[in-house]
Amino acid sequence: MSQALPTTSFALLGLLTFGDDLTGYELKQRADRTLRFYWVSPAMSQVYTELGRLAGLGLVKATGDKDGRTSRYRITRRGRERLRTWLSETPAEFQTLKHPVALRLLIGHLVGAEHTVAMLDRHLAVLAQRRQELERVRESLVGRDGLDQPFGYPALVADWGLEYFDAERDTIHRLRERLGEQTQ
Amino acid sequence: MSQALPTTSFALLGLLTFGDDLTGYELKQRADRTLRFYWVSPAMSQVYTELGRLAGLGLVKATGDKDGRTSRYRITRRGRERLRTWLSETPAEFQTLKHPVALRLLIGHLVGAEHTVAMLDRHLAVLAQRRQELERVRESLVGRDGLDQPFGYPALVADWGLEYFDAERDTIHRLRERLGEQTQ
DNA sequence: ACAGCCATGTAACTCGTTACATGATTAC
DNA sequence: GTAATCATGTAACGAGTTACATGGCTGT
Repeated sequence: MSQALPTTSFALLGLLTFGDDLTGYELKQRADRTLRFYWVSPAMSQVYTELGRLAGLGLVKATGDKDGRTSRYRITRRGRERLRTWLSETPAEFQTLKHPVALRLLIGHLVGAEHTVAMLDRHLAVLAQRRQELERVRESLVGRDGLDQPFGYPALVADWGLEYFDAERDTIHRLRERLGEQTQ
Repeated sequence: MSQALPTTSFALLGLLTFGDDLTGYELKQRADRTLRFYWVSPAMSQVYTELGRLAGLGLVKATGDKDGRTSRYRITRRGRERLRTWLSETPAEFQTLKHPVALRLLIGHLVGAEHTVAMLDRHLAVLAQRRQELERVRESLVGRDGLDQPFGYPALVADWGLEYFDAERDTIHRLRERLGEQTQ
């Protein structure tokens, strides 16, 4: 009965619960806008592979577009049920953070404080960029972000992401200070 | 010249730069204490595989223990050089966060606010646990955590981690409030 | 005409995991 | 004696990536 699926399958399936049918290509775009910030945005090729698997399991079905070339995917009643079961019967795992900057900071003694501060500064710049990207996503939800509206929950997640970026920025500033004292 | 290595190789190599030689088993333990919080702690089997590869490249060398059965690994001069080059010549990638709770929150509309609040509460409990584990690690560094001391940089990373956990706790509390209004 | 985007898919490969196998040493 | 921990390794597998291949449609 319902063999295990990787979390990414549920993630993609979840992106199909917002009331519209998507092509593989569009699904990838939606993943790039949302999933990317707190999961992964799977490669194009994997999106198609995953859609094939989900279709095979009857969790989505292809609704051939008029033109026939491209097909859109719609979540089935069974797919929705499967998602609901996953949500309510399996405990959420703890997050995994793969943070190259933290990893490099750990061995900062190999290159010294000055070099490490420079790395943190570069990271702050990238962080600001990412924050702006997410900010744009968040703005696009304004007006549809009530909890009774389709994008209420996505809005919560986006706000979470923004606070995460802000907190990291503040923390890095403090680390930078501590390292700076060393440099002078 | 020096083919690409996965980041995890550099991570393990980096754990050998703190002045002691470790067995594969001990290396795994160190990874569990530190790496785990902002990278991954590789499986035991992968630690041995990785040590084999690093030894093959001359980046670590096995210093056979007296008894002969177990061997300790020491980073070589070349290994140190390789790490330094990696730090200074390749830009740090942006972090990847795989956050099942955020993912589930995204599709909270499938199960409703009440169920979602319960999930956040469970997450807060786990978060507190993890924080405590990291706190213990941090405490074990006290006294050796000056920036001129061997564990100065690891201490910075641990403090970063603690602030990250605290910030997430605060954010979740706010999300919980917003969802709570809905529930009443 | 050409660039860029829309659209789909296969093949080869790497990373990393779990399962399995083995055996010594230490603590109770 | 027996359970837990120390210690090392192989094999099978899965998830996900990059590279490759193909072709239509749209705007300039």
